Amino acid sequence: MKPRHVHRSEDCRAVSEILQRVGDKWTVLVVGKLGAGRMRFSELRTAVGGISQKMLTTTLRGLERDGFVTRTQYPTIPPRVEYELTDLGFELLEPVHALGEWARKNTARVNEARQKFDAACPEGRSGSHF
Amino acid sequence: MKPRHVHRSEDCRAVSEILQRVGDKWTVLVVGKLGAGRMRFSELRTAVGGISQKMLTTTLRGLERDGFVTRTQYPTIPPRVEYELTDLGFELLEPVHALGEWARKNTARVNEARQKFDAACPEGRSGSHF
DNA sequence: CCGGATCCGACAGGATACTG
DNA sequence: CAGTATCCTGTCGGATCCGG
Repeated sequence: MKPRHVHRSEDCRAVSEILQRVGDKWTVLVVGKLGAGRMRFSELRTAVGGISQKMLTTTLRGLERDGFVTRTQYPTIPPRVEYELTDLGFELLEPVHALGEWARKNTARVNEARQKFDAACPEGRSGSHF
Repeated sequence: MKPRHVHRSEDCRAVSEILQRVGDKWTVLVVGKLGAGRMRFSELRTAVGGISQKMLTTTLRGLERDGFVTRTQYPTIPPRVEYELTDLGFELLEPVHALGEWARKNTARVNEARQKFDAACPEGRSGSHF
């Protein structure tokens, strides 16, 4: 476990910012689904599941703003809007997938530690409530 | 850019959860600093910079709960508490660093896209606000 | 020195109703 | 079908005071 020289503070800030950007409730889910190919709004909505149209719109706006997805609107009746990952979006997907792999492999360990901590905590330090 | 078969929904959820876990304002900063070695509370506080003691405490509690750091308390006067990354914490650091590298390389592109979008947006679709 | 308790503002995000 | 506007809630995060 080498110390591997520490990054500078500004870099950490950058990490933190991108993490907060991507770390909201729906962004990665949407990007993940979009990774399979271009989709239209409702398609995406049902694919993700459990997301409100407001949040889907908000999320997609943000992703569009940051250049992760493109929005293509067909002026037909009824309207048809399709979203697609940009190259930048695909590139983002890679480190996210890496983190995803980590998550798949280690959620069990995390949950284990969590249960252990929760079992030891109530009487441990914060002896409040039930 | 191969399609690389899509992951199952549950996996995406796992990614989303770990991302939300790590995606708060201070977690990665703290973990990053702790990557350099064990530190005591105030040391960490000044190292991170700009964090309130409440948030540092909260963040560390969460990290301890999930098994990412260990908390060692020396019953001296004045009290001395040290925090150190666990193996799990170090392992988490790797994919996070990967994302960090991505962030360092691409924040410029994101900001560029953002400015372009913001310049085109006001008259574009949401002609609201002040 | 460490961190718990409390109050408070800001914002994320859900439900619903309405428009083109 | 896609999106906006409004309301309402819970949570995040900061400031401050207090205790061991």
